[in-house]
Amino acid sequence: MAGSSFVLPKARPSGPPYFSRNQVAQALHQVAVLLELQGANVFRVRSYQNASRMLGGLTQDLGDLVESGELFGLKGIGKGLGSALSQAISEGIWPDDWISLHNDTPEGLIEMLGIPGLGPKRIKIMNQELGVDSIATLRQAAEDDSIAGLKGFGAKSQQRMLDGIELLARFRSRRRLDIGLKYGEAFEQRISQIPGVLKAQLAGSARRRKDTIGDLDIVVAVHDEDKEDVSKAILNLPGIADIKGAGDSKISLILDTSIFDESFSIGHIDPNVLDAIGGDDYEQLEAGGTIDAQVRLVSLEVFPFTLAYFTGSKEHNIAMRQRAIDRGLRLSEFGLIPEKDAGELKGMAAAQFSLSADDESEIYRHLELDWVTPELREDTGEINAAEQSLLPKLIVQSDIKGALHNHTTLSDGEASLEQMADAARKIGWNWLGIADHSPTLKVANGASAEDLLAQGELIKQYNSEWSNQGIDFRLFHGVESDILEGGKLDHPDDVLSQIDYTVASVHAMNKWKGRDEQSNTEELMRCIDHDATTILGHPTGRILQGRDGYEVDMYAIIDYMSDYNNDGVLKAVELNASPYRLDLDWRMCKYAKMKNVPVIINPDAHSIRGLGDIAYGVMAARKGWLESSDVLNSLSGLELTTLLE
DNA sequence: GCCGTTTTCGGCCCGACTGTTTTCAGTCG
Repeated sequence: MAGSSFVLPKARPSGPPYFSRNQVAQALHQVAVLLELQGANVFRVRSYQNASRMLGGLTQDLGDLVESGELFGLKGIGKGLGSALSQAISEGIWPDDWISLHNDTPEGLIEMLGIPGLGPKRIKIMNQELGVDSIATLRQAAEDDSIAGLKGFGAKSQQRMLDGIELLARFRSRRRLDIGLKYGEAFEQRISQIPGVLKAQLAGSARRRKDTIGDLDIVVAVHDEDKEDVSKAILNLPGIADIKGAGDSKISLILDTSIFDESFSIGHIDPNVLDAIGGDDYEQLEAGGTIDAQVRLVSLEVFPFTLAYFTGSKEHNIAMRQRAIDRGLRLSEFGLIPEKDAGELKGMAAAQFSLSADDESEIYRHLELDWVTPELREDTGEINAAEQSLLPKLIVQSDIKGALHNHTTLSDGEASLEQMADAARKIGWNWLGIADHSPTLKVANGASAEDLLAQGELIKQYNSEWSNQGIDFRLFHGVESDILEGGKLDHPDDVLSQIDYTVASVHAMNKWKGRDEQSNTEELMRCIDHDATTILGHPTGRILQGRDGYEVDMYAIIDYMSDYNNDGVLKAVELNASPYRLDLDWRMCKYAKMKNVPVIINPDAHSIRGLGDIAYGVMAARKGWLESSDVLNSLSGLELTTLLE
């Protein structure tokens, strides 16, 4: 978690419940990490991790679960965790042993876990034997050559640690989806062109369209006799900064920007966003950036199994494997093998008995499941849905007919109203909403009420011209209003009533980040209460790899908006499509859908090129289980006109 | 630490690669 330090969450001032779901999940995760560093039983560690993930994915109120005792009925919560969490939630006190774990573990040990190839066991040994308790002291010990002498260590591991420290300093561990996809697609392309390669496909979190990506996984199908040549060819591709390991079936390496045919460019970045991700240094950092990649070479028959396996997620795979076991089958990256045939055989040796599968969908069919699209493979209910043929028919980009949050030169956009409209028509949209910044946001050249209303006149003019020419395209006129003190909007009511809609967004991040969850949640609710508020813009204010959002109970916000919608009053939540934001988070999209709150995918475009970010919004929406009927973007211009009236 | 309707004890997903070993532990995905 970027920006958040490794301490137990503080209890709310008023309760119960004294802790939110996220706080409890975070605490459990921390304890799991600390236990690992203590050398605790791995299964005990896993139970904390499982509980963290399970609770993080819940939607119910934790206070209710404790009060009713249902907490103990949850899978993964037994006597120990159940009573520890009950006490924490109802009294605001974490268990003593959790507190001691934090107190007794130097923060530096946790940082050291970020070094590639270094895990809890060896960190513990170095701590005990050499007193190493931070990255700095580790570097010192390695440079003094004192690590190589430890039992189980050697010169190579010592050097790897030094390299790892270097790497960690060179770049943060995860990359945004847009950057990861750029590397991944370029690498996939280059591998595909190597003679002897039958297929090459990007797997891993990039294929699952996670908002950030740890490393790239590429699965390559080759005939056995070509394996060696293909492997050599891959190692000689341009863009390989370092080779971490290379075996018969697996190559592990680090890519840099020389993998791209053209020079690396990140394009225009909104100045506010740029500030959060490191200011002027960012582009230089990105241009000198790297990404880890793993390549697996397999035969054509095994390819679908390996692709499924390395697409993950880990949690989805575990659930699939368990499902296979329940049916007397053993699922691995090499096949789906009947237990009775496999016997003692392992890995490739057992694969000869595998049920056949020409593609992934046949693997799912063998397990009596519909094929699950990669975006949904997070073990958040997709297996149940696939079993009952209830998987959603996910939105695709061609469902998008327009978007409502875009800027022009009236505030801080680079293109005029006319240029933005032309661009929207060119990409096949039927409508476009313009929502320039409001006066308070001076850094973004927020427009006055007078200028805003003048823009409205121009929009009317364009709309009637298109209508007269029989062109099915229209502009909607909105504003992106800052949310001011007390949840107030940034224009008087009589101005807001003259435009089509208002996107209400938080921009005063320092102030909002300085307040607690409850205050922020209430302030947002007051803003939602305003008649003019139609859309809640970038709801948490997070910048991926830049800053966490402000504290807010997004479940409560969605619930609140849900009540309005159920009463026939439109209150939509934005999925900001900028790859720097992807805010609403995909996990919450599913909740919004369940609560009947419409989502609007908005590129928040500040230029013509910015409209293209809609693609990342669609990816996130798909990951959040959304169908075309769940988003306002799929409405026709006429339908939206009626809805906004 | 959790789980279980053949179980209250003995499991808990599984394989590749690396560096250290002389048969394996640690790490990763």
